[in-house]
Amino acid sequence: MTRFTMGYSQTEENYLKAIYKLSKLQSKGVSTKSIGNLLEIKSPTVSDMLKKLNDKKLIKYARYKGVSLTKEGETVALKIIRKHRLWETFLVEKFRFKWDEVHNIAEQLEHIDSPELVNRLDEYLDFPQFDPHGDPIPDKNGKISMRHDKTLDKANEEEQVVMVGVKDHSTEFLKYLESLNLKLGVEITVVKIVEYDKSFVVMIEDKSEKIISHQVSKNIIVKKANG
Amino acid sequence: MTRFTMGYSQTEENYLKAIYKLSKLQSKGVSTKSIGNLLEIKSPTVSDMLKKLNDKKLIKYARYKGVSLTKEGETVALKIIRKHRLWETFLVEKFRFKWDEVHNIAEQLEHIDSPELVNRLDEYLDFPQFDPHGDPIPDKNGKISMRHDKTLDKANEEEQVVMVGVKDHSTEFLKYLESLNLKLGVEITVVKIVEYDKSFVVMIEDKSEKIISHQVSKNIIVKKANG
DNA sequence: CTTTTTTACTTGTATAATCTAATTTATTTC
DNA sequence: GAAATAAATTAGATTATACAAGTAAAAAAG
Repeated sequence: MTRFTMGYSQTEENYLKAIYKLSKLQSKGVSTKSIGNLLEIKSPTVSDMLKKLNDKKLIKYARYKGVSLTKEGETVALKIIRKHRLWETFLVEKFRFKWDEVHNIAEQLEHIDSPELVNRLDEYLDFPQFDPHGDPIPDKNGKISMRHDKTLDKANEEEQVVMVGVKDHSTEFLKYLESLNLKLGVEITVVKIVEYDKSFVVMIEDKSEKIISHQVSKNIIVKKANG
Repeated sequence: MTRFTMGYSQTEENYLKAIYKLSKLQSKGVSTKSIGNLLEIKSPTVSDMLKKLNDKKLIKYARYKGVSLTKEGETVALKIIRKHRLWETFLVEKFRFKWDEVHNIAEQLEHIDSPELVNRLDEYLDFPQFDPHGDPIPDKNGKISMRHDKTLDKANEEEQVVMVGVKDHSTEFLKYLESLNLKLGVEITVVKIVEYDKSFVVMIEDKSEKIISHQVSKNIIVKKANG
């Protein structure tokens, strides 16, 4: 029953997380519409909330221009993201959920308000740096290691890479990768790039050959093998 | 973001849990006032909510009389209590929280809506029957073993008992017991009952003698030793 | 540089959960 | 059983979050 004094509502937290994620996709201010799309909420509702978040100094907001997070807003967003990714890691590693099953549950768990719980969770998992989808987990101080890995579509023929993350977190995409035996850590050799549709013929762990569409290749994050 | 279709709100769940608990304390219908006291909410608010829960057929409610849970209402209440007690067990056993630190966190975790998560949690803990305070955990089907153990104040001189639970879950009480070295499973021998104030002189695990006030003895649940 | 389209804002409405103040019903006391 | 007291309800407001419909501003197209 005890409500913690100076926290933010789940709704507010979800807005901040959405703004954080959208701001990483482009350098411009985040538009009202894109927030609405992501959260499946209509624009007028978003406008109202932006005013409120602006009053609380969590975002910088000028009407008809986009919004961006303030330092404080970013701190809050990173805390939520940290919790989300730690819980996802927990669910997969300890409770043996599949990587496509954890998002909705973590979406709820991320709003649990208890700094001590987060610390214990982090410790229990031995301070993981990446979640089950390869996304970096912000540390206690909100520091997050920005990835400069490329997506598979940028690889060249005969290049050897290792899959380290995904950009699409949807159940369908994750299940599809699973069916191709594409998991984090798998070594991928680009056998051929088909010019016609930019699809990739790849060899996985030197056993099976697979065809990966351009669309799919853009959502697989890889790093150089042995690099 | 995905909201689950036919769930109940956290507020509704809290009311149902409160009504369940209060109904176990007495055989009469639960009063509006007692609910308000427990949840720290004013009576008119409670009245409104009772109408709503009655419409949803979760409680039986006749105005100016008390309320009681319907079968459905009790099922929902028991699910919440199951989750609360499983999470408390988890926090103490896996994350090494103290028994007086887990209530508020579990109060939040109990509302996470994912039947599969509850199953995995139950399994991860190896299907515990009691939580860290000795309260019985309802099983998957909502079956809860009703305790017929007595409280320490009902014990006689020279009787040997084992502490199996507490009735007061407040931080202060739990910390106080901790300071006396009184934990679940501890064997207690009643050395003497002081007639004047009904306080108990007890011997714990055949080492130290302690004085326990009547007030405290009423909040310690015990069973016969070797029984 | 005007017109069209897109995006954002304003206004008004709705629901959930809460409150205070006033009224009604039930219970207790003499 | 009537008066006093306690409890519960109704009435009227408030806050947070959401919506739809209409208007205004900015961007894109011509």
